[in-house]
Amino acid sequence: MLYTNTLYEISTNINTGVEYEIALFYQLVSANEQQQILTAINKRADKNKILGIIKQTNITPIVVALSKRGLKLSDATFETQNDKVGPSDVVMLVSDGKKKFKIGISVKYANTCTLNVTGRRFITDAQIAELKKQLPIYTKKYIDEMTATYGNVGNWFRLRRPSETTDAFIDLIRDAVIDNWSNVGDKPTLLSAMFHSDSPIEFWVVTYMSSGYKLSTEPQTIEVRRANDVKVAKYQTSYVAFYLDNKKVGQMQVKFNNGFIEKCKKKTPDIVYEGVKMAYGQPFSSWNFSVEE
DNA sequence: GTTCCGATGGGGACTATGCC
DNA sequence: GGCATAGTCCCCATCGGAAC
Repeated sequence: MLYTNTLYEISTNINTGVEYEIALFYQLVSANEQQQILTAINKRADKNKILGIIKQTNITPIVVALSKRGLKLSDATFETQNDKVGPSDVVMLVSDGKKKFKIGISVKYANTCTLNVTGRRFITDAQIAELKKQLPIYTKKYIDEMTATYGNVGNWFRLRRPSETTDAFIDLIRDAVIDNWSNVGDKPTLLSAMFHSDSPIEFWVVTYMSSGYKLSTEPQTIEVRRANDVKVAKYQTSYVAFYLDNKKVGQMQVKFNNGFIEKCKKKTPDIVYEGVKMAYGQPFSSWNFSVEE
């Protein structure tokens, strides 16, 4: 079913990953609607990419998964950016022969992150202030390390080079998270958001890869009423993992949003190094949360 | 020895809100 | 209004070990 703005959304939305949502949606609707959607797709600069994804999208696994539960697909809606349906980007209308109901699909491409969460949910303003105080020092260390390892700034700026300085700073943040975990209030609400237990409708996850996609009909979740039993610990270099009954149930990558040092959009750069204007990074604003597969 | 591929952690862009 | 920071969507380059 097309909402009044669906075709407009399809021809104009440029969010990253929307191509996959459009392609899957196309495959889930009637031939008549497919024609209209095709016209909308043709207005896009990336239309060829989307047509390619449509070709590689076979919905048989979805239909089979529905049929295993005695369900038939009857329609679908395009829900990109619609928080009212939870994490779903496309919603299937399905029928069990008597009644119809909705099952959503969250569409992803080659990544497992289910939510970006701000660090303020985990650490206090005082902890953040303390860490921020140290950021300029670590930024200088970062520049020194990168320069010593890779040479001119042009060789390393924004080129995804791992760094010991990043690891060290992230570690300070992880220490803060772990120190503060017992003080975090309303864990049920927090965990519920992280695991999408608060989704108003059931949802599946379709993760596209270089070829085809993987369908998960039972996204991992936890019993939210047990949120206060969840424990945290460091995991690998940059993660904080969440454990329930000693079983790892999820992990959160503590990370800078757009890099340790940002491209400078500010009028007055925090740093100018070898002529490149830079701003301090944002280490608290966009941590990656993934559920354990 | 080279290619493949999954894990890891580094990144982009946009919107909302705050502040002068 | 204009600039800055914070928050929320999201993706993928790199690397090292497995597969060939």
